[in-house]
Amino acid sequence: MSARRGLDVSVLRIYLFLGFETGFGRGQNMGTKDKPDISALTPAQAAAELESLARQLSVANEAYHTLDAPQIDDATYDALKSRNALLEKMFPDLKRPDSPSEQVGAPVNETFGKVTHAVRMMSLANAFEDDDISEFDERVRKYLGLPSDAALSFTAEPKIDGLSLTLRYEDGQLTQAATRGDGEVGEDVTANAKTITDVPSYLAGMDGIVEVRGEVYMAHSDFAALNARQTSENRKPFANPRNAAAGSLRQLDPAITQSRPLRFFAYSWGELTTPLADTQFGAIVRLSELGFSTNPLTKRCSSPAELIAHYRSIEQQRATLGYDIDGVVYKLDDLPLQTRMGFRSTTPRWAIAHKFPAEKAWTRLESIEIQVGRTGALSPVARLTPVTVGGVVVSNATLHNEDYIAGKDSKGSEIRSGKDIREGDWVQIYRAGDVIPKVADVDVAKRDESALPFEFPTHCPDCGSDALREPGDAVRRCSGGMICPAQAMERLKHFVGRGAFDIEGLGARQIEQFYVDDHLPIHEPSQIFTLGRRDAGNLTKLANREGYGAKSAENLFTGIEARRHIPMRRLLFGLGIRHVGEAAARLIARHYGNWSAFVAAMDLAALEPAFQETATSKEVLTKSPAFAELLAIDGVGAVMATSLVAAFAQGNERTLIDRLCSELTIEDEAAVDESQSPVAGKTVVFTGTLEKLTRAEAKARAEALGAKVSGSVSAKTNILVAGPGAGSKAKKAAELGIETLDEDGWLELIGG
DNA sequence: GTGCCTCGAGTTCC
DNA sequence: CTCGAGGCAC
Repeated sequence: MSARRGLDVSVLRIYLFLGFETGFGRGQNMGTKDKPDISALTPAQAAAELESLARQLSVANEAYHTLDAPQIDDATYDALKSRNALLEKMFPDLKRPDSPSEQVGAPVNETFGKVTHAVRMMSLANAFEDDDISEFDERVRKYLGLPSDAALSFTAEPKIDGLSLTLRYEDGQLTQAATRGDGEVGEDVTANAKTITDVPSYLAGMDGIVEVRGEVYMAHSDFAALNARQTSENRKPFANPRNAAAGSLRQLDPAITQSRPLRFFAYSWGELTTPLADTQFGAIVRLSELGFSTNPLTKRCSSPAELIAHYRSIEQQRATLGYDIDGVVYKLDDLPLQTRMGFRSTTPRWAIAHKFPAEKAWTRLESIEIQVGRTGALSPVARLTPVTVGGVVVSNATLHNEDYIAGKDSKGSEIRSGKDIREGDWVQIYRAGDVIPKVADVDVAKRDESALPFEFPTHCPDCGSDALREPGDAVRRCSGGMICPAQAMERLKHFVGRGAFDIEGLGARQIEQFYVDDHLPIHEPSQIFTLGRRDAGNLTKLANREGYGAKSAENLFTGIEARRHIPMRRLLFGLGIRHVGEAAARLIARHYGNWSAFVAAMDLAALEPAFQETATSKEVLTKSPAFAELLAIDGVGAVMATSLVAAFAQGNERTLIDRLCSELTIEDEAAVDESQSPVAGKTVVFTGTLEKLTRAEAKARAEALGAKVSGSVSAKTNILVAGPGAGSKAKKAAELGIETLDEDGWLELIGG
């Protein structure tokens, strides 16, 4: 949407924007400000502008991928590239060797090497209320099977607002430093980390691997001095210490990092040849002995009450600490117990971050806009007069749905004391979880007398179809389905997204362009794979298009071809069927194994009277064999099953799917690799009393090894683990001839 | 039927 | 990151 409309206006905006923000683009471009008439440019002017554009785009590219630089919106970026392409067309001789048109988008951090973490860098679950802390304590006890009066210690330490860094030492020598990245893969910043004085380059007497983790941050005083320097050197000051630290660590030239006053607190570790200690607190002490800075406010506490008391104490000292913190982290002190508890998908079970109340700011709500999502959901978004909240400029805030605007939550109870939100209102904004901007409060006294309650649209703003709300559903949805352009485009974006087809060179921005392209349109997924054929017979080839060069066009086609072979689960997820996400797609693909078997099953199910009567009760569906197979998959229920079958029933959507599949080679889903663990793919039932593990623990471990844990014994059960006191289940297992183990036998099988 | 827990969907800013 | 919905265990 952003690009092809109104080039003139956009270009005008760029010059104002970039000229102001970066100090670039002033002077030589002023002549083009009113109306950039290219034919009137002299070659010298054009060359100067091309040079300027190359610089601006390189700044923009960098800004897009680093946290410290100013932000440039997509429309501006697109317009910059268009202007560049236009100039290059008019003055081909002046095309620069570093021409921005030779690159599609920005190179993804090509400048830093990637590092795959030996041990994943997790994030933390959050808590906001005191009650959450007692609940955390209870959860830990329950998981470990400890009575509520058993002694249990936790550590409490300030949560530093910086960026996490992991330092790898081999035989005492610092060999690698990496940022967190997505937790799996980070960036190699070794040279930069070595310039930080708090980071020891050698650890005496530490043979083998020692991986120390902690937070890089900038103290308030250093930040103020740095910003003074930035200003005096005519550079843009940093918005906050966190951004300054992030920007400083990610400098290409280590000499610049060295000149920046970065500090480091160690608080955790990754891979270790030998353990540091047997408690969290002990490990911190050990890290301090090894020469690391550790936070002096780290304390061992023996009850939730003591944790909260320490939280209050830290909160009171917050302003005088000299560095930014955004909460207090609690960790289970006993390390063997930490190991027993393990991890959820992205967070450890044995730690929690108690966050300080979010910063809030008042601003004006200029308008309410309705966005249409891929499932047709109409989502209201508040356009705000930009305001700084917690060091970041916020100009949009989510309004969830029509009830939220009206002052009610999903259960019908009041939020914001029942105050509704109207266009023009003064609203208080906070960033939930320090990220998502939301409306905390409305100042009704300041409301204009003529302001009317917001009328939520009953029709799709994009295609005009009825927007309907199912009973009991919080969202209103466009009923246009396949005919709604907004939905179609969002579905395409989902299709090329991560976890689905993930096509290199074809992201959301490119989808928006191709969607409105007259010569090479992409309106449905199959057209992505016919793009190459269509381009071949096209006079206005992609390679000659604005924003593309021969090389970038070729790269795009290579990216598309690479995905013509696609794993079944990616295809299933990419189709964007309601209720079928990444996890469900994987489960289903794994169950059916190959695409034709799956589609045959869907066809069969669509013929079932139970489906044609649109009955969705599980009881009715389970009676039909075709549905029974779907519903037998762990994690698939009646809603998901009907949604799937409906998508594959003959009709427009199915035609689209078939057209797509005819372009693809769909890879069968490999059965669970049973060689990796002795219980992979097996169904296990636990019964009786377990003495060495709790139920939750046993289940989590078995699942981690690829087993499915069930509650009752059936013909599908492979292994029964029976502790003392096992009754009917053991008997039934014996009758069915199922392998039965005691707890020790089980532990032996899975290797401890 | 109720209460967890996980997943899906939507959103913002970088 | 959060909320709601779906799935499942109790």
